[in-house]
Amino acid sequence: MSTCYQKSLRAFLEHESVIKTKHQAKELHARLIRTMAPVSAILNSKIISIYSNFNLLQDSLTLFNTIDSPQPTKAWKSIIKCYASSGLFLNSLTSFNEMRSVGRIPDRNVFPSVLKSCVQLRDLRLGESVHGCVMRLGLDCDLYTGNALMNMYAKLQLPKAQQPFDEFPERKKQVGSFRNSWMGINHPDEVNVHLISGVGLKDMTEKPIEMEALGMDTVRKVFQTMPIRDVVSWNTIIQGNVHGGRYKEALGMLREMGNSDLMPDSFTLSTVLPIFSKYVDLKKGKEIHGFAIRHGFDGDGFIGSSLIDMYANCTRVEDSYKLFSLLPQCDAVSWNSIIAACVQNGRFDEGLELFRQMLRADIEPLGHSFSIIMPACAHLTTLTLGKQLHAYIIRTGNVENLYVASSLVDMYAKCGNIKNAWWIFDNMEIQDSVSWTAMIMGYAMHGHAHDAISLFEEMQMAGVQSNSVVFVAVLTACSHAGLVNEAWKYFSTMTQNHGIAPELEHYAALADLLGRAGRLQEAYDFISSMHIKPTGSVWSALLSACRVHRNFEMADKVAKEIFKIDPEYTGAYALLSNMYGAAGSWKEAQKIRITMRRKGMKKKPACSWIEVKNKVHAFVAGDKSHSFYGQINEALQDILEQIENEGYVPDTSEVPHDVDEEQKRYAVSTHSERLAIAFGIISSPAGTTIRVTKNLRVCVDCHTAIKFISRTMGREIIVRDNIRFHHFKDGNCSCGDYW
DNA sequence: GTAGGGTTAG
Repeated sequence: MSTCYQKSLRAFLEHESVIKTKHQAKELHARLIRTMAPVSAILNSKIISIYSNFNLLQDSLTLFNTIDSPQPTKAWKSIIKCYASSGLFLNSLTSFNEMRSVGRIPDRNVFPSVLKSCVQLRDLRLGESVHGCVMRLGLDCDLYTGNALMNMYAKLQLPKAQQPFDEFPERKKQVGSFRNSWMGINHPDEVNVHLISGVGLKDMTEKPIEMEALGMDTVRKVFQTMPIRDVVSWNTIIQGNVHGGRYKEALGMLREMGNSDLMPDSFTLSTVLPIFSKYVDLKKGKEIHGFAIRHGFDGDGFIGSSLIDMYANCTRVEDSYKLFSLLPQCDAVSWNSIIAACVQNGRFDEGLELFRQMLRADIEPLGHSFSIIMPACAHLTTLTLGKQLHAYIIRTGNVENLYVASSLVDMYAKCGNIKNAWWIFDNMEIQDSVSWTAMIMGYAMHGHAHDAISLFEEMQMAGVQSNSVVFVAVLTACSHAGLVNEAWKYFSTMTQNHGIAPELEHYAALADLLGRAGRLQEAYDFISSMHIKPTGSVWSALLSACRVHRNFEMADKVAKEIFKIDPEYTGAYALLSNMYGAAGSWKEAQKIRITMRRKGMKKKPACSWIEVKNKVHAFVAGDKSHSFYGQINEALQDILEQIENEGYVPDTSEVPHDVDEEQKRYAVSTHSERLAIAFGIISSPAGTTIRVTKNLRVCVDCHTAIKFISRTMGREIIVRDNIRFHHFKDGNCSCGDYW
């Protein structure tokens, strides 16, 4: 081998960046072995460095182990970095530890990797020790190290729920044992970092809320002491504020960043976009969009999905679609964004269709994807589809994911399968307030008020913080079972013991309960004394109670209140007109209907749907459009005849039309839920449970008829109306006729 | 060394 060749080898090694591929790296190594045996530790370290830059962990390690100890600092640094970028964070930190124990001094290049490992392992105390080490070595002035430190504090001092890697509980165990060994070694360079953050560790674990603010304080302190800052520094501190929900501070930093002559980059933009999404500030969001286009960032996938999300949050789903179609390439996250855009705007069918398209495009769904799509199944009551997705979730190993599991609990509960909901809930490794709420709400909707309440008590015993949503669930449970005293108790507990201000939903639930219990005046006074202005829908809970209890005087009073607040509230007009119609006050009913027509209001058509053979079939009252209408109608007439023989007498008292009895009977007999049930009966094997969903309340006559059908046809029939579930079995309904 | 999407109510 010529000296010339050796020279070129040396040249390569001195300029590592000349090596462009893994292949070149290996070739270089091979030549080195052939020409220069034995290779010096320094040269081997250079090769390790090259290998580690290509993330060739095994090659780096093999070579590292051939070097007689003590290995050079450069070799250690490469190994630490390579471990960290291969996701082996624990090994990375162990190596860092070993490196120091053999007396090698870490330098500025190694700390970013080490701090990254602390973040990934979610170990704040370890991170603080590393910070101490940084300070001791006087490296806290280093730009990269400073940025990494800020990132570490910003990430690790968020509330637990927002921290990354919740899904790896086994990591926590590893960290625990590792930390013990780590803490046992008292390096001289481990200064007490609490002097910097100004808070003791004990306080940090015991006061989670303050901890968050103090964490940001530490980030700011690091930021302020940095002699030089670049875009990354600004992005990191802005990001920290955004994740902590301090949007004003984040936007303030953004402005300051501009003042210091630094241009926002794509990171900055996609970090601040969620703020405008949360604020539903379309104008500002569009400004960012414009800025992105002008600076050529609009093809960026990160910005793309933030924009899709922002437009969707401002209910501009069409704009979300447009952005999605313009993205140069779509990954799972962009798909998730557009699917969420649909689902969160009530476009469930489109969401499901997009999900299918995503699978067809060979994009593997992630845990996120399932928790986004599951509410669509829950809303549409597509139990079969939900089960298929559940199976898919198990296959893809996402069943442990907290969000996914909670969405499954909700889906099963909303699809009428409360047993499966409980099974999922009960088997969850950890449950958060959302999981508990989904389960409590599930029981509430199914009329199992006592299960709901005891579950709520259990949740509190488990130390899970209550929030306003879980109280909506508890009050709903009381409401569906007529538990007036319990409801009052929880309402006052919520405000007095938990310091949660009642919101419209809480008022509505209680007003509904009082109304249905016949305590109309009490409900009226309650709504009148609300500390926030009641909306039409709060009053309308009382209005429908007036209808049930046939109290016209109160109904008029309530209707006036509603029209004062919201003259366009269609529901109230419809309710009132039905009420008068049913009572035979045709003139009054007519007057209201004329008003509605003049205002261009349309009653929401009653609609029921049923899933048969993985397809959803929808029916509206008197609907003849279904391709099997002939058979459905025949079956329905047949069923009616049978149940009349069993003693069913049609109750037409709620029919709000001025027509003769025969026509009234016909009207109730073709209500949408009956069509759906009849279709379910003829298209499923005998004995199968029938599940029907309706967008409005079940009428009294249908409720009676379905009870008969369940006995006569020997079917369990589960009907979800717009407020709750009715389980019809053997001639009874789970609601005990109270709904 | 910095970035995107999620579950419960209405």
